[in-house]
Amino acid sequence: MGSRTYDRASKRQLLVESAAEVFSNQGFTSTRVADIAQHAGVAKGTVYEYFASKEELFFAVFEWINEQIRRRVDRVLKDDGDPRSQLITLLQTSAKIVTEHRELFSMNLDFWAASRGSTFEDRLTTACRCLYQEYRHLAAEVIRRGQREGTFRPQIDADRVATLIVSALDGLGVQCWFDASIEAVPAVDAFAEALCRGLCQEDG
Amino acid sequence: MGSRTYDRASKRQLLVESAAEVFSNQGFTSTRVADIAQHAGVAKGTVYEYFASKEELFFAVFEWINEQIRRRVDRVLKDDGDPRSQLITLLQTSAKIVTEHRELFSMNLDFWAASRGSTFEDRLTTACRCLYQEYRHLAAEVIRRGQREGTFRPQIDADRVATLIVSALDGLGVQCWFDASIEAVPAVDAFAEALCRGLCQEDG
Amino acid sequence: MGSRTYDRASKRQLLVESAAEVFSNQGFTSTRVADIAQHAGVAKGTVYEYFASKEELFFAVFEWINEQIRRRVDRVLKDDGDPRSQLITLLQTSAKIVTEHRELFSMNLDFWAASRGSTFEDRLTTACRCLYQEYRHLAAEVIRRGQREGTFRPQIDADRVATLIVSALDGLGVQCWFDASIEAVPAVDAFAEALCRGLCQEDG
Amino acid sequence: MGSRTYDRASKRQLLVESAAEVFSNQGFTSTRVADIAQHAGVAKGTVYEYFASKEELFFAVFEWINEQIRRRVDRVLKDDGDPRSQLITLLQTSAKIVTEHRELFSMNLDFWAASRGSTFEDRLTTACRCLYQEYRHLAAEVIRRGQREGTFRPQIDADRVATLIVSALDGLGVQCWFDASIEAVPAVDAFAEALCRGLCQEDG
DNA sequence: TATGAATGAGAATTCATTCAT
DNA sequence: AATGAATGAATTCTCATTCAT
Repeated sequence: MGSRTYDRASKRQLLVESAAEVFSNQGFTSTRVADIAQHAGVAKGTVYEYFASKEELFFAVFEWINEQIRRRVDRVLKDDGDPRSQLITLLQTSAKIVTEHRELFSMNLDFWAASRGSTFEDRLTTACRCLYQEYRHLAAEVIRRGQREGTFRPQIDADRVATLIVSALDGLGVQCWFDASIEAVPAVDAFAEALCRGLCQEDG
Repeated sequence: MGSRTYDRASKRQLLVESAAEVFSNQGFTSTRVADIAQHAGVAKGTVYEYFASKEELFFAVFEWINEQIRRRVDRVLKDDGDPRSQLITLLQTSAKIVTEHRELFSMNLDFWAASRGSTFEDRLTTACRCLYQEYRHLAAEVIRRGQREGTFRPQIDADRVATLIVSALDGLGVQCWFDASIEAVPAVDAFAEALCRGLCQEDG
Repeated sequence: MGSRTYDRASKRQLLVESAAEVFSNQGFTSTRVADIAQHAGVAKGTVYEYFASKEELFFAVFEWINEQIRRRVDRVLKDDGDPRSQLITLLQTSAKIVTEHRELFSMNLDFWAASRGSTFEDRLTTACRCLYQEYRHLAAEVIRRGQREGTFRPQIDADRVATLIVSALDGLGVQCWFDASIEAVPAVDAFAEALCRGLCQEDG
Repeated sequence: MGSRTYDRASKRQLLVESAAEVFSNQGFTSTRVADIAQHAGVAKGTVYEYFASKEELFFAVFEWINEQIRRRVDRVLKDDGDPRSQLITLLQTSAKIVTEHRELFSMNLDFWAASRGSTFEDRLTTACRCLYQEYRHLAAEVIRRGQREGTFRPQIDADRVATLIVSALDGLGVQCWFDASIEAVPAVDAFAEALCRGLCQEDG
C-alpha cells in the first residue's frame, strides 16, 4: 500500500515533469493533453487519473517550478550572511536560472497569460500575487538587515526598492526570452554594483 | 476617394481599439472574434474585411499600443535635458502607464504568451526583440550622455544597466497586474533615487 | 436606348467570357465571384447586376461554351456530305477541341459535378440531357444517312452506336484532361478507321 | 491487439462506405461531414479520428470504389480467354456497372471535378491518370493478344484504339447519369459488334 | 448603373474530456 | 489503474449576396 502510494505520487510527478517540458517547448495553448501523455509514455486518459483537467496539470507545473526556484534561491542565500553579497547573489541566481533554463523560464509567460481569461485565473492570480509578495519580502528583509547592520542607508524604503529588484529579475527573463544574445549575468553584475553603491552608506 | 480612404482607415482604427478593449478585458485566448465585432458594433465578417485573422488583428493591437507608449515616452523625455532627471522621468512614466492603464498593460502578458506556439510567434518575437532593443538603447543613451556630461560615473556599463532598467519597468507591470495594492510610482521613486545615487559621481 | 441595350448585352458577354476563363482555371468551387469580377475589371456588385447568382453565371458560361462547340461542329459537318467522312470529321473535331482548348473542356467536369447537389442541378441535368440527345441524334442521323446511301450496313443500330460515339468523345476529353501526353487526334483516327470499317458494307 | 486492429479497420471501412453512399447521393460539395457521421451512426468528431479531413475521406472513397471496380473487371476477364469476347465482356461489364450502380458511378463526376481547384487536386489527378493508364493498358493488351492470335488485324494501333474504348465507357456513364432512359448494355452490344467487326480480319 | 463595404449563415476542424473495456 | 475510441461543444474563417451611396 505504501508502495502503491509511492507509485502514484511518482507517476504524478512524472506527468508534471513531462508536462513542464512540453508546455515550455510549445506554450500552454498549443500543447495538447495528448502531447503530454505521449511525451510521458502514457495514454491520454491516464492524465485524467491524476489531474482533473489540463489547467489543473498546468497549475501543478506552476507549483513545481516555483518550488524548485524557491528552493534554489533559499539555498544560495543561506551560504552567505552579508546583506550586500546576498543581494548580489539573489540577482545573480535569477540571471543564471534565466540563462540556464531559458525554456523553463519562458513558462512564466504562459503562467502570466493564464491569469487572463482562463477558468482558473483567480487561483493563478492569487498564487502569483503570493509568490511576488514572498520574493519582495525576501529582498526587503535583506535590505532591512543591511540597514540594521549599518551597511545600507537607513533612508532607503526597503519594500519599495525590493519591489523593483524583483521586477528587474522578471523583466530580465522576458528580455532574455526574446533576445538570446543578452548576457544576463554580466548585465546583472553591472546593475548590482551600481544599485548597491546607491544603497550603501557613503563610507560603506 | 480621399474620404473613402479616410473611412476605411478610421474604421480599421475603430476595430483596433475595440479589440484592444476586449482583449485586455478577457485575454487573447478567451476573446472570440465575435466579441470584438459586437463590441465594435459590426458584424463578424466585417472584422475579416480589415484583418486577415484574429492573430493579425491582435498584432495590430500590439503595434498600436506600443506606438502610443513610445510616443508618450518620447514626449516626456523631450521636455527635460538633464540625464539624471530623464532617467527618473522614464521610470516614472512607465509606472504611471502601468497604474493608469492597468488593463491595457496587461495585454503585454498576452503579447508575450503569443510568442510561444502561436502561428505568428516569429513575427511577434521579432517585434518584441526590436522593441526592447530600442528601449534599452534609449536608456543607455541617457546614461552615456550623463557620463559624457560628468553626472554619471564613467565605469558604468551603460548598456547592461539599461537592460536592467528596462527589465524593472516590465517586471513592475507584472507585479502591479497581480497586486493592485502596489504603488508603482512611489516604488519607482525610491528605486530611482537609490539607483541614481549609485550611478552618480561621489561628488555629483 | 438601342446602344444602351447593346452595351448591356456586351457587358454581360464580357462577364460570361471572363467567368469562363476563371472557372476553367480554378474550377467552379474554388472560384470566387470576386475573382471573376476582378478578372473582368468590374466590382463585385456589378456581377449581380447581370446575373442573379454565381450559379446563374456558371450556367450562362455552360450555355455559351456549348453554343460555340455546337456551332463549330455544325460548321465542319456542313462542308462534307459523305457520311463516312462526316463521322470521321465529327470525331476529329472533338479531338481537336479537347486538345486545343484543354482548359475550356475541363469545365465539363465542373458542369457535370454541378449536376449533383447544387441548387440548380435539375436545370443543369436537363440541359445536359438535351445536349447529349442532340449530339446522339446528330451522330445517329449521319449513320442513318450512310445506311440509306448504302455505305453503312443496315443491321447497325444507329442510335445505340451513336450513343457510344458521343461517349467516346466525352471520355476522351476526360482522359486528356488527366494525361496531357495523350494524342487525341491520332487516337481518334485509329479508332475511326476501325469503327468505320466495322460499320461499312463488306464491299464498302 | 489483433481484435483492436480489426475493429479500427472495419470501423474505417464503415465510414468509407457510409461516405460513399452520402457522397453519391448529394455530391461532394453539398455533403457535410456531419451528414456522413450521422449516416454512419457516429459523432462528427469520430470521422476525424479516422480521416484527417473531408477530402481525405473522399479520397479513401475514391480508392475503395476503384478497387472494387478493378476487382470486378479482373474477375470477368479471367473467365474467358478469347480476345474478341474479352473485349465485349469488358464493354458489357462497364455498362452493367453503370446501370446497376448508377449512383456510385456518379461519384466519378465528383472525383473528376475534385481534380480542379481542390487542395488535393494533384493527388487525385495523379491517381486518375494512373487509373486510366491501367485500363488503357488492359484494353490494349487484349487487342494485342488478338493480333498475335490472328483474330484482330495487325494494322490496328492497339494503344490508340484502347484509349477510345476506355473513353467510350466513361462517356457512357456520363450519358447514363444524365439520361436514365439510355439502355447501356444493348448500346454497348451494338457498338461492340460494329467495333469488333472493324478490328477483325476480313475472314475472322 | 456601378460600387465595394457590410453582412451572417454555414462548415470544417480541433481537442479537452468521458467512459466502456 | 490504464487505455484510447468516441464525443460534441466551441470557434475560426469564408464568401455569396445585399444595399446604401
